[in-house]
Amino acid sequence: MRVTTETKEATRQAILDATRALLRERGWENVSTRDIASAAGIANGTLFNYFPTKEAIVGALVADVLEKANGSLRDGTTEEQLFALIAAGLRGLRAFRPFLPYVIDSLLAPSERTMRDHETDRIRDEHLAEVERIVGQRLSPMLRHLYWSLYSGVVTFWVADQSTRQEETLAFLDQSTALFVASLRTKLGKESRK
Amino acid sequence: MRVTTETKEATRQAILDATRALLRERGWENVSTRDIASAAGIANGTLFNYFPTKEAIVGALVADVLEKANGSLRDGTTEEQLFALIAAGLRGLRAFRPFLPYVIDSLLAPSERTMRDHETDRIRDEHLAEVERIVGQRLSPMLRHLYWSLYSGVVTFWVADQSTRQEETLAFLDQSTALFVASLRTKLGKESRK
DNA sequence: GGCATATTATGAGCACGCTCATATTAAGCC
DNA sequence: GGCTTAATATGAGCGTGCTCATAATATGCC
Repeated sequence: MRVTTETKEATRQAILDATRALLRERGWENVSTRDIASAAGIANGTLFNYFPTKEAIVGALVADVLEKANGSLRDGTTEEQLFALIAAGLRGLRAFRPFLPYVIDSLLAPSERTMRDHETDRIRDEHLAEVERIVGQRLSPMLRHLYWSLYSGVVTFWVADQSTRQEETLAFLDQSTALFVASLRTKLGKESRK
Repeated sequence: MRVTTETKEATRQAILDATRALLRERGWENVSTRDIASAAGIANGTLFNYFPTKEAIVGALVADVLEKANGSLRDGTTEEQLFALIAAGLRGLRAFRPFLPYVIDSLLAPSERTMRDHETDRIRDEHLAEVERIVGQRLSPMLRHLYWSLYSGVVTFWVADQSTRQEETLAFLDQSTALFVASLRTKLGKESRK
């Protein structure tokens, strides 16, 4: 047996699986934490030993998906790599799209805002680390914020995009990455290069 | 007496005044809708005859403030006018800053997300109308979304800005407006010009 | 004023996310 | 196995935002 009983990890997975399944079939508002707990075979209170908030559960699911998008294109121009990174992330999130609007804000916002859930910081930091790898330089706090604003913009655009194959989103994404790369070449970008 | 009893407007104002006062002294999380209702001298249920959600009350306060920022600078370059518009808005929001993080998302998001509160659309549409006036052209949906992403970025940056006189925010704002104006001159910008 | 009808106010009640004192179980040691 | 102690599970209970059947009140007409 492991250091802590390995049922611990199994329970965590049961929660994630139950959440994924329930959300897909019934949406965010029609699934309560009690529903998730009982589907995972635990008491309601136990759920909160594993995740601090309902949103944090989805946060873990999203973090998983986004992590897989990292390094999806290892050559090409900076623009192309950024484009590929984000497009791959969105592709992975497709199944979450119907209920993503309900959690997107808490996922994209810094944790100081929810003041409980630090998972959101992990998602952001890991994504930004990948971006820094692609652009080949460390980003100033301002550039990080700028990138995240544009990235949030793309995600919220995508969430509402009704066009059949999300061409609108891809066009917007193209514009946004170009804009970010362009701003790397301004004063602000130069400053953060070591 | 007016068409509808004029106490109606008085009640609305009482709610807004009570909300403003309570939030300033006790913050978002320590003020319940029951608190607001009783401070305004009405029953809890009555509150929801006037505003659909707790956030919507703050939305009305914010809308008031932002409206006053419109047309604050009527000459100067496009960049300068945009800068002035946004800076004036932030100045007006100063008193709200401590609790703004709790509502900012629901204010900046399109109403489809909250699915109840259309006040947020009004704020966005009025602000964008002013932006269109300044840049002297109608904006395509994509450019509107791009502007709003950047604007949201500035606001969330400002909310977290610890620098003494918000110089960081002003620098970021400068960068953001420049970026937006630059993107007006690209293909995307040209397309939306009539 | 008196009656009928439309508006607005009311607060008990609902389901929710989340907490916390207590009960249950597992781990470590002899 | 028995005993002790630390980790985990439990679910009653809290306060919340919000709803809705009902009560109170205002309006329009005679």
